[in-house]
Amino acid sequence: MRDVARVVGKSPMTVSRALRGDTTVSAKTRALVRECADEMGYVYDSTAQVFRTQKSGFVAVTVPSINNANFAETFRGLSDGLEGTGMQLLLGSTNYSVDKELEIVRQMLARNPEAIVLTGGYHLPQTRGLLEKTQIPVIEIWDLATDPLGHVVGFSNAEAMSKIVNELAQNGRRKLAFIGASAGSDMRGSARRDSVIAAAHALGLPEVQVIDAGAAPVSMRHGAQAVKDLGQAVKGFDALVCVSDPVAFGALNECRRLGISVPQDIAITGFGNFDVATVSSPRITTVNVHANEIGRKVAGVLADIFSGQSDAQRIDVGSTLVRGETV
Amino acid sequence: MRDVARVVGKSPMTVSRALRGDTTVSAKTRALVRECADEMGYVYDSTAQVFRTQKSGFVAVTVPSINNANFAETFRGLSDGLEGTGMQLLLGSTNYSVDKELEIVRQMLARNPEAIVLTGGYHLPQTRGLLEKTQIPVIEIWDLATDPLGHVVGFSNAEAMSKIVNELAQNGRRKLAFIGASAGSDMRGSARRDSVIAAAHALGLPEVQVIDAGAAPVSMRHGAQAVKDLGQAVKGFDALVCVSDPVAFGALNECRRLGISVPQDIAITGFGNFDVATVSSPRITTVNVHANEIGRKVAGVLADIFSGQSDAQRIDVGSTLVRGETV
DNA sequence: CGGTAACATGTTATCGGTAACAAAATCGCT
DNA sequence: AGCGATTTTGTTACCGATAACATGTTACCG
Repeated sequence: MRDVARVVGKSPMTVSRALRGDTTVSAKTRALVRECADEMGYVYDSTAQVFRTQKSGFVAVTVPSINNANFAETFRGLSDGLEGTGMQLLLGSTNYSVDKELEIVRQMLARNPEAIVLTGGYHLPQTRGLLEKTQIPVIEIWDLATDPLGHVVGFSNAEAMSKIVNELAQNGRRKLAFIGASAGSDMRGSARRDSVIAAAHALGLPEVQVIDAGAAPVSMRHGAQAVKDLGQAVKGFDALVCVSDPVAFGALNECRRLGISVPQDIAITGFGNFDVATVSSPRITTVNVHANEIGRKVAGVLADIFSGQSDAQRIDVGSTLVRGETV
Repeated sequence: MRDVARVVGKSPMTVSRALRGDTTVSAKTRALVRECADEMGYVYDSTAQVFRTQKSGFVAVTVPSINNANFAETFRGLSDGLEGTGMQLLLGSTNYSVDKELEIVRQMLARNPEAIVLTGGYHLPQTRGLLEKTQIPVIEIWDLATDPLGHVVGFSNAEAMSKIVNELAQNGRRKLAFIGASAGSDMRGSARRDSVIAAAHALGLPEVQVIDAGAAPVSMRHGAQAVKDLGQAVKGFDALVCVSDPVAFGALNECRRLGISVPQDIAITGFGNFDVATVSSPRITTVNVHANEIGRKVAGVLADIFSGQSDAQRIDVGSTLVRGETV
């Protein structure tokens, strides 16, 4: 830039302004600078700009796993919604671990993002500390955090699960079992478990049996294994409430293998409205949590933030019961 | 960093060295600095580092769609393989459009990545131009490009498809139809189509009928629609070779609806070994293209590049036929 | 105990832009 | 011409880490 300035006979500052199209520089000078810079093969260094202005043009996003259709869909919604704003997404996977999350958040903050989007509302105290210390806006998504760090966009696990439990109760199911990841290994799953217990209690159903399917992330295999471990004891339940659709699918298959028919002998429900719920036969009754909409709403919140609005938003995208053939 | 230095009673330089794990700093001091920095909630500013060292620590990655289990899996493999190298991934989705790809590549190059990974081997001439102009290493993945820009990691569509076609031929199937996206809208799909035609030709089978399922990305819906459009004409074929598992699943369901039994009346094959292939019943015969391994191999290539090796690599991860119950 | 190798830490200048402020040039008007 | 208002350009001091070089400190030797 100094070289260009020397050639056009102006100061570097003027060149800087000219290249950014600042109108306080006379049109003539601007044109001259542009032309000269082009001719000299000058390449603008955005790294220096980021450094000096402390504006990175980055939005950091963490997800538990990118290899999960729902999180991927949220990411896509966000990505689409941010198109044309010049913002770039910095993606990190926590693999459902709060320790990994801390590490990733630290790495991301080091890049000076202008906002950070975290999937999930539970974090290590250290992570919270880091985020509180930085002045950048924080958006927690998916779970409607009760004690949010800033903005929140998501749905209520309690509400979603109560829809499931109500649906089961209305179909005469009373003895429920919940199949999910081990307590402590998946906060999102734990919230769902507690929600099921609460919803069942509220409807006066007998106590919900909690079945541990192993450490998160739990998938088809775990759902199948959980049912296999139960064996014929499965028949003691009216319904298997699963933490996610893949788990439900695994459970469904294993039931079939054991000669237990669904939904005649037992009901099975999933969570998340994954493809597998629609594709399986019978189709699995589940809840759609509007993953894409979460992403798009987050983009909206970010747009508000960047245009100067600072009051914390709380957006509930709700959830929708999807009736399949397993209840 | 200055603040941390003040607290530990050392110079900023020592802190800088300690945080980077430089062994010229005594182990005691290093531990002290680390602990202190942690406690103070200090966040390392990589922007400044990037600026000073002129090394961004970024690897740019483009995928057609992150909402595709296979691409997501590749990304994850790459992400895992790069763990601990300090490299961060900059992800961009092209939505299967070469125009979008150009835009994204341009945006990414502005961030001075140290390498760029492109899914697919076909690009706009302008994109090629940009990439050739920059000095950074380019890795093309998934398709084994015939005219690569640099390194290549992937599998051969021709080889994979010939496995499918051989399997069909060995089961006595002769009249094949290929269901895929419209020509021109998906280069990867086109390669598969051509491969099927070539493989059938090589085995002396009758000409393959190509069925257009619409613009990419094609999914279950498209597979079902294609079969619906054919109606009873489907019976004129021995096998439906689909461009992907979701398309195959859609086709399978529609066949069932039309009262055509699979595999008795007709065979159906997919591509990619998606969950849906395993989950469907009957399970779909497909090809595993080792998406995760592609990602991990790419990480290996990057490691080689960063350690100074510069000769272009070409890694074929191969493909594996997965026998289901639809042939 | 002096001397030197090996190790540990400090100093200085700098990467390439730009915010904030200062100053000069131009303009319009009496 | 003289003056304030407006437009255009310049000056200075950084942003935060680190390469290169300089210096201090310990350990071990004869």
